[in-house]
Order: sequence, then structure tokens, then C-alpha cells
Amino acid sequence: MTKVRTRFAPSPTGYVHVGGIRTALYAYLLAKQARGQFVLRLEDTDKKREVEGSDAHIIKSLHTLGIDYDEGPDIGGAYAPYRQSERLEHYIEWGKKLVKKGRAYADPYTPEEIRAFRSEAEQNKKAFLYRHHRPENPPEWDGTRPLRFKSEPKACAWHDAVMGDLHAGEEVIDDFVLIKSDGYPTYNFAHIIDDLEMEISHVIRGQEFIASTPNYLNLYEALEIDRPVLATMPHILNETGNKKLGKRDGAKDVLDYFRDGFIEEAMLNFIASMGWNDGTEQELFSKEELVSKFSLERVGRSGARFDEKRLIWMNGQWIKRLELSDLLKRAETFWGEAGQKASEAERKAVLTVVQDRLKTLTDLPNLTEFFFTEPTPDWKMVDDSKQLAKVLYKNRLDLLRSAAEKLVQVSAEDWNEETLQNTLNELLTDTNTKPPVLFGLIRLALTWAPFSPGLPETMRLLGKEITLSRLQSATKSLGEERAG
RNA sequence: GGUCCCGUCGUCUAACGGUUAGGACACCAGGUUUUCAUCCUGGCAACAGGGGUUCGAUUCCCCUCGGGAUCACCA
Repeated sequence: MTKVRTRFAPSPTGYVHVGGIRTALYAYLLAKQARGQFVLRLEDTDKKREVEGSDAHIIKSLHTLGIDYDEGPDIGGAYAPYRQSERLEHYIEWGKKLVKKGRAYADPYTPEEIRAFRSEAEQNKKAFLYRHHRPENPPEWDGTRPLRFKSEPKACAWHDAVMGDLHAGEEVIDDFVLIKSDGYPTYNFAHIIDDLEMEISHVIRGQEFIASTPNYLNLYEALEIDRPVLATMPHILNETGNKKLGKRDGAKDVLDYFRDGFIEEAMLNFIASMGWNDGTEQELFSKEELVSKFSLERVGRSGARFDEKRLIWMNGQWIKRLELSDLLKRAETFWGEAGQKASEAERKAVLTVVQDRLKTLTDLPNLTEFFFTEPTPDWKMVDDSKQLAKVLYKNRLDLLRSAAEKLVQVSAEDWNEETLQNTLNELLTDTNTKPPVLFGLIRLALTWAPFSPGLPETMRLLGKEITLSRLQSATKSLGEERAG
């Protein structure tokens, strides 16, 4: 097996969204699976579009997700530098080689002249091709004019590891710019040179590059070099499914998902499964499993929509599988105000009872804050509940009082889940009430939260004293509610 | 518009000529003498359309329709 080297080559023009991450992830998986290398290369050849700090942001995104590269701009490597702006002499050198071979020439036209050619072609309803205006005696290339590729138009067919056999006619072949007048190469040229020099074996990229691939093929030929394996990913579509996911349309920065309480296992699993599956009915894959099971052959050819509901479900699944100590660490920045101040032991105890219910870490305050601080009664929550809304003021009062009277009899030593459960059940018969009503009311009186752990668990953790005092303050607030 | 790619439940997908078209998310209904949530069980729900090829097409071919990408001194 030849060695596998893949790369992720973003341009530092901002953040990375899930589409970009998926491309990076697949390249990473492919390399790791073959015990090859995954490299990060920054394609910063358009200084106009460059966004300050985005290289650090991209690096952080990859680190956060655990997509670790073996070589890159910040860590170096045998093929350094990994920033295209630092490799300019390489492109110039190859450009000169092409000139010498008669396969590249300086562009003598001004931008205005080219615009004129273009509009003329458009008026005649013909596709504009620069090569129709190829100059007979181009000036010498001195670096101040664009260097253009002298293409050899012909139909071509090639194999793509994901898309299968692809083809295109000669009408798509043109004399594209290799090196711009500012001395920087275009993507079209730079990526080919870098992939060659960095010995990249597999190029994994988005569908938007299919259209220009025939031109790359033409260039590989002119350069007389072997091309890497090409693998083209279908796009990830936006939520409405009518467009490729893009920053302009509000595609989120992947780092935002972490801020929103998603964890890396879920993100990786979810992103990988948009367009890939192993053919079985398995839904949950760890990074290690992805590395061993991934294959380009099983990547689908049609675009996938981003379904956040599924991500949320998956996140809950992964949170559930976390070791408690691990969850504690990850939850650190997500606690509510009071939870923030609680001791580690308290947090741990609370986490134990809520772990199964967490979908995202941002659920934490809602689900736990009442354990640490006195909740504010909100009778609207009672009225919003189908069963509870029907329970009248007097009955509410009676139920809360009976609950307090009954629970006060449970001794501190017996304040455990089993006893509490039994006590609650007795209360059910005593008051001749249906569980949804009695327990629903007590749950709210104790937590005033939209959702919470089981009642006996909650009461045990709260302790006898707090449980009783909350029942009392609920009773009191009910009185005030009525008066007001 | 030219060129190219794609088309299975609402969504992510399995199927590589013969299946009651499978799973998951979402949704709905029950259950766990306990609410919300979790969990369990069940239900709803798809081969874009039309022609071929074949004993037999979701699967192969053609056309139509639909969706997307791309046509820069951006990547």
C-alpha cells in the first residue's frame, strides 16, 4: 500500500462550518486509518479576503474536535512551510518551468479589455473562453502581469473515489490564471504544486471543484506529474435544503456548537454520518470506530441536509455515555449562577441524577439550578399544565398542606428514595388524587423547573428541611397569588 | 443560459435484479401504579414521473421533471 497523506486546506477567510469540518474529518479518517499523515495547509493567497485571526480560529476548531494534524503551519513538518504565502518562490519556479515549456504565457490584456471580450461573448450568447483571445506574441513574463496556463483543450474523463466516473467536454478547458499580477498564485495553481511537493496522495474536497477539475487535469499533464486520488464530497445543504451550506446564509461556526452545549463526540459522530455510514444499523460511532470503519467508497453522492434535531439526540446519547468525572469537567462553564458557586461534591451529586436527561450542556441551569438556590414560584407553569390547570385553588392548597404534613413525619434517617416513594404513594391514597396531579404539583413546588429528575431523587438530594420549606413557601405564594 | 453532479419515509440513510423496501431522528399512541424529561413498546410515513432491457426492476439504459454546483487576477 502506498503511503496515504491527506490534507485540509482552508483559506483563512473566517471560521469553519460543519461542511468544512466534514471534509477535514474524512481526510483525517482516511489518513489515520492507513497510518498515514493528515496535514493542515493554509491557502492564504488572496490577501483581500483574508480575515485577521482566522488561522488561529481554524486551528482551534480542529483541536476542539480532536481532528489532529501531523503537520501544519503552527507545528511545522518535513514539508514546511504550510502557509502558501510563504511558498511563493515555489510557484514562481514552476511557473517559469511552464513558460519554458511553452505551456504558460504572460497575459497582455488589461482587465477592461478582458471584460470587453466577455461581454462580447455574452452578447453573442456564447460562453466566454479566454483562450479564444490567446495572444500570438505574448510579452515576456516579468511578474507584473498575470501568468496564464496555455491549455490543450480536449474532452476528458476521470475517476473520482466518491462520485465515480466523471467526464467533461473540451469547452470547459481554458487558459486560467496561474499567478496573479500581485505575485500570488491562484488556488488553481498553488494547490496542485503544493499537493505535489507535499506528496499528498488523496485530495478530498467539496463538489464545487468538479467543474474546474478538467482544467486541473490539463495542468497535471502539462506539468508531467501524477495526480493524487480525487475524492469529491457532495455538499451539505442548509436546513431548507435549497442551497449548499455557506457562511453567507448563516452557517454556524463549528465552535458555536460547543458554546451551545454540544460535545465533540456528538459533533464528530453527527458530521461523519452526514453522507457516510458503514452499511449496518449502527448509529453511534466513536472517533476510533470512525477511523477503523470509514471508507470513501461508502460516502454517498447526494447532498445531505443539516438536521439539528438529530444532532441534539445524538448529543444526549454521548453525554449519557460520559464518565461522571469527565462530564463534570466539561460541564464546568455551563452551570447556572448558583451552581457555579456550589462545591464540586454538590455538583457531582446533582450531575449524577441529571446526566441521563441532559441533551445539551446548556440544559444544565434549567435542570439543576433549583438544587442550589431557592426557585421563584411561577404559577403560570401550573396553569400551563393540562392536568394541573384543572385543579382549583383550594385543592392546590389542600394538596400542598397534606404533602407537608405527611412528609414531616418521615425521619431524617429514613429520608431516602425508597421511603419517600412509599410515602408519596400513601399520600396518593390519602388524598385520593391521581399521580399526575399530586406529583406534578409537588414537583413544581419543589423545583419550578420545566423538567427535573424523578421526584424521590429530587427530594432526597434536596433534603428534608429544604423540601418542607419549599412546600411551605409554595403554599404561601399561592395565597399571595390569589390575593393579588 | 452552457457544462457537470444528484434524486428512497418530513430529515439522515440501508438495499449493490427477486425484501411485507430495513434502521435512526422527528411526530403520534400506549407502558414504566410518578408530573416534565429519560427509558421501553407500538404506530404513521418513501423508491420524482414516463418509457425501455429483463421471467422479474428502487436497483441497468433513455427521456422528462425537480434540486444543486460551476462558469473570477475567490478558494
